[in-house]
Amino acid sequence: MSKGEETKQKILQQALMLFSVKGYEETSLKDIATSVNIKAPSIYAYFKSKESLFENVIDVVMDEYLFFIRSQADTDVSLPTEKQLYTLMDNLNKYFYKQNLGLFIKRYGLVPPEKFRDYLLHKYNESEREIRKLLYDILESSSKPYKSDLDTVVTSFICVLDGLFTYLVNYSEQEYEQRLKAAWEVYWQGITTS
Amino acid sequence: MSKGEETKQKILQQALMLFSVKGYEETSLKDIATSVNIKAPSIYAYFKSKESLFENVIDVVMDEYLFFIRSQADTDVSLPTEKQLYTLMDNLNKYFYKQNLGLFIKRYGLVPPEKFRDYLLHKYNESEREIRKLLYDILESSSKPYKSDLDTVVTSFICVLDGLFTYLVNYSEQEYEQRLKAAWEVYWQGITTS
DNA sequence: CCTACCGATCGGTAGG
DNA sequence: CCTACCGATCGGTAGG
Repeated sequence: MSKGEETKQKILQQALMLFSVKGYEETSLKDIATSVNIKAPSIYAYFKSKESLFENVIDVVMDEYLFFIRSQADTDVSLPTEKQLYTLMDNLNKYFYKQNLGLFIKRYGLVPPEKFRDYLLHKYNESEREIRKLLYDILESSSKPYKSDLDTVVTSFICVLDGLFTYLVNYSEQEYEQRLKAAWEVYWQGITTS
Repeated sequence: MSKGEETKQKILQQALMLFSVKGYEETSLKDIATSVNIKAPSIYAYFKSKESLFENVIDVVMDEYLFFIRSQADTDVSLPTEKQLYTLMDNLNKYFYKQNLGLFIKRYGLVPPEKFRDYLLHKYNESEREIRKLLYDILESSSKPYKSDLDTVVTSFICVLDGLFTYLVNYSEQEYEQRLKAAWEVYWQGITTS
């Protein structure tokens, strides 16, 4: 990687961190530059505007997220369905707790700024579709009968996932664990015939 | 109401609207003043700073929300438990779809700005506690047996509620209705013995 | 409730 | 990648 490319990547990483923690308007180009040890105008050697930089960060975050979601397709199909579904839900949430990506997606996916609204929601919907695909794969390869039709089972899963997502950052990982446990217990009882 | 008090209320209302739609940093005092037909410095006749104005808006929003939550305690106890719980979930969400309050709570409750973080989360937790109280009241006065213990049933309800909350503004009310239907079906099946 | 005004900071450009 | 610089806008104050 060339020196210039290296700097560009550093800018993207620091911008991701600052945009996630402080927000778009609250983060100045000077903030970003300082954390990369360059001067603010130098950023324009790599990005044509603050907006453009932000859009690049969106791509980094969402591409990485989509890659992670798709990597979850490798779960062991011999495992019981419950285990597969639970692991998926937990992994998706754990992913958010581990890095700034989760905070970024929460901040800009849930309340997208006007300027980037369409772009963000498009990416956000794409990730939901990918998760739905994973769910259909798991559910269809299972012989278990479900109390509700597949669409309902899947949509409901997404809703619980989004609910847990809400607790990111505001609550400790321990509090999250408790809520996951409760939500999962009811969800699983709700879709299976006992 | 005196002329001055009237203006103060107008400022609070417009500030609520703009802070909800655009965000704290993206809303200037000039924006607020213009929409109230006064000049920006005049705001200082009523509030000592932008931060102070914002805190006042927080109080308006959360007090109104708490009042609404408590008003939900008046549901007809003779109705079946399912109906009572469903109505509560739907009413809480409908409340958000009706006014800017929902957008405000979503924006600042889910990703609170550093400066107001503690204050906002405190108010937010208070509202969750009030909702939990309503749930315990409904569940305890019911003779129905539940598959999980009360804490689990309640926490899970909150999680579904928060999931649906997530769809506010990003999705149409119709899309919300579909997701509510799916989430509710599974939730209800999950807590009751069939 | 207004006019006049302030220092600080913002995103961005020119030119190297 | 930097220095020097720009116009615009910000929250806020003085004094009425």
